[in-house]
Amino acid sequence: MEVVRWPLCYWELVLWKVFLHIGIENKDGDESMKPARVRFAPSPTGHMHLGSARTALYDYLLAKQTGGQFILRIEDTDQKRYVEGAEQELLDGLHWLGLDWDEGPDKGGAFGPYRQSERKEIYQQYARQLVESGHAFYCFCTPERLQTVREEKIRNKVQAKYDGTCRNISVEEADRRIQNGENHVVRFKTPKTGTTIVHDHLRGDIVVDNSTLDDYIIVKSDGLALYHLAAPVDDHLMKITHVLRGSEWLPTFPLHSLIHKAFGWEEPVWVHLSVFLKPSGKGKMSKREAMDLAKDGKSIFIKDLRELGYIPEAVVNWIALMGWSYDDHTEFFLLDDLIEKFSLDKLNPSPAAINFTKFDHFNGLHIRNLSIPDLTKRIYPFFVEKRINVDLEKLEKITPIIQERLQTLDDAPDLGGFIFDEEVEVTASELVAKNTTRLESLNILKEIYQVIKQLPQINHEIAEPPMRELVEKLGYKPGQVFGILRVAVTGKMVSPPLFETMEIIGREKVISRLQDAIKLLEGLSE
RNA sequence: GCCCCCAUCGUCUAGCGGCCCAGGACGGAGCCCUCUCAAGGCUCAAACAGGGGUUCGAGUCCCCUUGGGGGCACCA
Repeated sequence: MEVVRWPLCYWELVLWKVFLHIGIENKDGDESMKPARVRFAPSPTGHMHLGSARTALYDYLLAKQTGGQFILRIEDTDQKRYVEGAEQELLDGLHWLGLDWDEGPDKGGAFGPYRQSERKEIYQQYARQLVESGHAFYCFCTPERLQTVREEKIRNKVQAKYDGTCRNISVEEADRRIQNGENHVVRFKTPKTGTTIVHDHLRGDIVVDNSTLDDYIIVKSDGLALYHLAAPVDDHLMKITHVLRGSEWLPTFPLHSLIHKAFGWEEPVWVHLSVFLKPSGKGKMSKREAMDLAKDGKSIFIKDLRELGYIPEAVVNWIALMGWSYDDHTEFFLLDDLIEKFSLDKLNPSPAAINFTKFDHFNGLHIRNLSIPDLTKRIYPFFVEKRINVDLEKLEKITPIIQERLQTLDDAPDLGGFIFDEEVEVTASELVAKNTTRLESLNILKEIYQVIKQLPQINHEIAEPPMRELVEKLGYKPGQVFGILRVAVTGKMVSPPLFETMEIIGREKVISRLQDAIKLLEGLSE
């Protein structure tokens, strides 16, 4: 009797679960479809890389999915680190990836300016507000003194924090000293006791002991705000609903939350994305390592990827899947699919090693997904780059036969370039088929020539049947006969399918190349 | 050193307590197709870091250990 009881309980539980699940899903569905205002906020200090591209992608997807806005904001408060051309590279990279923004420095918008260096006064005003409300204070300590204090604390193995010298200087006194021209910064007055609870969408609540927090500087002595002040102020003013950023911001996350609270502002949804690790999985990629990748035809920089022959569709698909997934088997996504299917809830908080091999796979997949005219246009520049005398019309004929053989666009000239050559370079040894002698191969070659010469034109339908008959007649393996033909006509051991290739090369050239090959082998056999 | 985060095949990941002796993908091995190379199809090898709990039941929840990562600037 007892045994019969518990399965009943089990089914009861299942029913409960189903019931609850439906309830929860409905609630979530409504919540997530409110239009989101999401910002991508890079600093123009270097090349745009995969990590920032992914953040921008997720930003874009969330904005588009909810019918909200994708905002580009340039975080250039540190003029010392400004790199000429970096901003333009950012814009180019975003455009190339297809992530077009709704508001930004070049486009304007209702919440500008979108370059932080143009918002200096705004930050000063908000910093002052923080001082007056007792949430921040002016600090007159010299960098030299601070340095000494820090070093001593490190020596004593104590957390190297600000020692609080200026923490209790009154606003009046501070103003007097500022009036006298004393150098000063503004520091946030972090609570000394208690805990701060912040909520990350992927990690849930994070509880931090306030005693581990520092009185961070929020305005420098040159009057410019630091990220810690500028970002919260802008996010609030620009009505940002979701902040997606790298997990390197986790340690200062409590500070940012505290600043929002000090102003009495509602906080955005915070999402800290996992970092990308180098392919070995051992740590973040260093500048040096990033440079070294270029030698293998790999790179983490967006502008390089384009030159290496990767296509934006593949980049988007690949990086989308590093830290996000849709289900347990779907992996091929176009940008529009992602807009529809992306979800913050399916993000993965753990760090991900960059896998370039899989990137190649995605690139091949997306290249094969392209239409012939589209692919032709995209490979064209790579022929030009290799100084091959291309013409678009002829190129479009070989595109279909090399398409499934391309891993990157850069492979195209190697694979199809020979059709633009006047001459092919053939060596005698290449012309000798496997398991045949030079004389045998020469004989086969002559037989081939006889057959081809009879044909009014060369294409798959007309040329293949007689060639098959020849193979049969000669008693060699198809691979041997076709191999000789291949080398004679293309000068390569590896080529796209033979008959399609010969059709594009044209009867004239095929015949003359066969003659050349015969001469070459004859010359050697004497 | 201090603080924070993370932990499923080599790698990217599915898994939100029974559907899992753990599914997909890349890569690897093999086979099929085949004029070469691809593409495609099929098959195989390959993982829940360790230890404690909670529970009728744990990859899934909690704790510890270990490992990995990030951060400790008048950078972002």
